[in-house]
Amino acid sequence: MGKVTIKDVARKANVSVTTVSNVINNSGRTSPDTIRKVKQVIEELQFSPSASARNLRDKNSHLIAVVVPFLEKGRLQDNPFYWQLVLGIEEGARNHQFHVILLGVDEGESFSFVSERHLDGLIVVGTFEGSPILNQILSLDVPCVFMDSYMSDSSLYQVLLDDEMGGYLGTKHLIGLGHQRIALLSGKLQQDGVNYKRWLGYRRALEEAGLPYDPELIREEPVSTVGGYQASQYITDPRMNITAVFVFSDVGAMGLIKGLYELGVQVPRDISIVGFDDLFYTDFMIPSLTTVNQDIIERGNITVRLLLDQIVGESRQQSRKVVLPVSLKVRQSTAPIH
Amino acid sequence: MGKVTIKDVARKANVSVTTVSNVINNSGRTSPDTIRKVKQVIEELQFSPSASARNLRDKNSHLIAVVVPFLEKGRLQDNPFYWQLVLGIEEGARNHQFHVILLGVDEGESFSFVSERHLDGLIVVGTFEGSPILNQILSLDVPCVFMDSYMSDSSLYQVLLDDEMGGYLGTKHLIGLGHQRIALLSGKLQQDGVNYKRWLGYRRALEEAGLPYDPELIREEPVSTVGGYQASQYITDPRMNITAVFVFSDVGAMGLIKGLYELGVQVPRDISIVGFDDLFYTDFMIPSLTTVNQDIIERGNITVRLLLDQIVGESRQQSRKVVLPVSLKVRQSTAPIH
DNA sequence: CTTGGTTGGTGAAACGTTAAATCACATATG
DNA sequence: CATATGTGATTTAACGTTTCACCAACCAAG
Repeated sequence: MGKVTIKDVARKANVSVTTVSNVINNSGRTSPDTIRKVKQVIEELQFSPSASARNLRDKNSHLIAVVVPFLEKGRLQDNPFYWQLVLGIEEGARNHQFHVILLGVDEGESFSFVSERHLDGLIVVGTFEGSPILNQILSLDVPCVFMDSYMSDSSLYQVLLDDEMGGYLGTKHLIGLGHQRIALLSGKLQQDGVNYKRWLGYRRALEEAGLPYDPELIREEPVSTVGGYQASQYITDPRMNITAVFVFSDVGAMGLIKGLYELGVQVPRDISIVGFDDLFYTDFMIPSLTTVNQDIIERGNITVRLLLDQIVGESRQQSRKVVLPVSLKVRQSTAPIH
Repeated sequence: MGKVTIKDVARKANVSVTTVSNVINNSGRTSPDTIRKVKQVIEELQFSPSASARNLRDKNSHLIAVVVPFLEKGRLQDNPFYWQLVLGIEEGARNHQFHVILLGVDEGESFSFVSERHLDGLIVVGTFEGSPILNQILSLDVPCVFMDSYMSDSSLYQVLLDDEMGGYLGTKHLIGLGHQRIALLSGKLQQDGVNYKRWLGYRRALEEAGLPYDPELIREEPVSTVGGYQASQYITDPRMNITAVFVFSDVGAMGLIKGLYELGVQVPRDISIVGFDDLFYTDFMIPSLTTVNQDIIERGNITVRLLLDQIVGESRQQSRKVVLPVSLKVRQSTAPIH
């Protein structure tokens, strides 16, 4: 019943444990004959080497963690974005014999598990410069890739979206349709956060078109489903004269459209809506959602590759900061102003 | 920079490593004075014990895995259900000092990592009796909890939904509204799968109401977004006379409603729709979706508790099979027949 | 004064692996 | 023939814990 160890293999194959080890890690020091014999026994005994023992010896775990701060209660579970992302990460990791451990962390929580478990790397989602969590993580001295967090420190590995361009494209599209009073459901405009960058793109598009920037049009409430839903009140305020809304998340856009619907406002006839993320269901909304596109799965893949480059050290010395392109998927939630 | 070990603590505190170990695991063999002293040093040195070393010695890892078979390509990423579930599991595990590793497995894949990593337990989602994956898992002899898989072997731990009741409630609701030709987008009716049970509930409701069962009304295509979307063709076939559809997943319902919408069929005026799962966005669909409710997060919590009971052995000897109740959330996608 | 128990502590082995150092032997080189 | 070169295997130590067996000191009881 006891697990079969490398010793058992050695004994049965009439060689030393080292030889077995060498065969396993094909170090090239072994004669073809012996290799065959050992492999044969390994097969028979169904031997698989203990990760703990290896970890102990090599001080690594072939384990990476995805760290997701519980920023706002409920924000996580309401956003399939993270799920798609994590799947992409898992896929990428698996291809390189790494496993992924999922970690929700609260504000005050300690990161002791990182050294306890000898985690080989961290993928940190959605933190920001100056965050207490960030400082803790940096002090850990473990390979990291930050996702969706603009860090000025260029020694940090980062995977970002071209958020500015996303903001620009969405806005430009609306402008092209004749809209002039374009509201923003931006979420908190954290300096150098993703929303901030998108906001910059929004401004650039306005400027380019010679349209005025009106701060009254910017709403920083959270871009969750309910957040979007509640914003409908403000958006339809007749004094605001809003004809289009750019929501910086698809879930928020969904909530908003619902809110508008209940108020008898039609999309896109009365108000055009642009979202952000291109979640799997945007095509199936009514109306389907015009949104800024990103391949989330692919993004997870790239992130994990960047992390593993650090870990296994074959840094292809691409830049440490990867900015992925975005594109606009035009669907039915936007229409020319009438 | 080398990690600080138990030896360092021992040296600095002028005691043996054994004593330090005893303090850490408060084994009660140590005098208050010594305890204080050692704890002090641990604090100073920021010592945290190596998980690998412990695992190696104790043959456990405080690690559980969530195993999600990649049944159909894309099925996973398109369903936020899994995300909510995994979050619930992670939350539950964290409360008990366990970590969760996420594992997508393909059909032919080996489960060697289970013994390699000394995983303490597995949560297996959506397999079924007779599945090759299942057989592999069972041969591993590791604590498991199966989710959404009806297993006749009563020695297995299972967490299920009252699927039959769900099917019954949804159908009854529709019948109560006057519908008689109720179609089913059921997904594959695998014997003893969740869909099968729901189907049983459907039949019971029909029977109770004295309505005939018409196999033509049952569609077994996959209940993904696209699956639902494509089904709209069949559903609207005038010869079928369908006035209501019960879709066994919310994502499928979303697709179907979209398909119907494009065909000019209005929900619920022309056709009533009932979904299943109560995903986070059902309230924000247009129309909002009547669906069978389950608290997914809570479900994850319960599952992990059942697993940990096995692992730490304090089996409160509740039954090994937990069936969670469902309820019907009536929203706007269902209406009386006119 | 011996015996025996309790209290607080230590030393050493073991968990399963890998890498560095070593060794035995055969073949090639001067 | 003696010495170098190489090949393929082995021995041993180390990774950081925990536990088992042991020990010293003290106190109580016979």
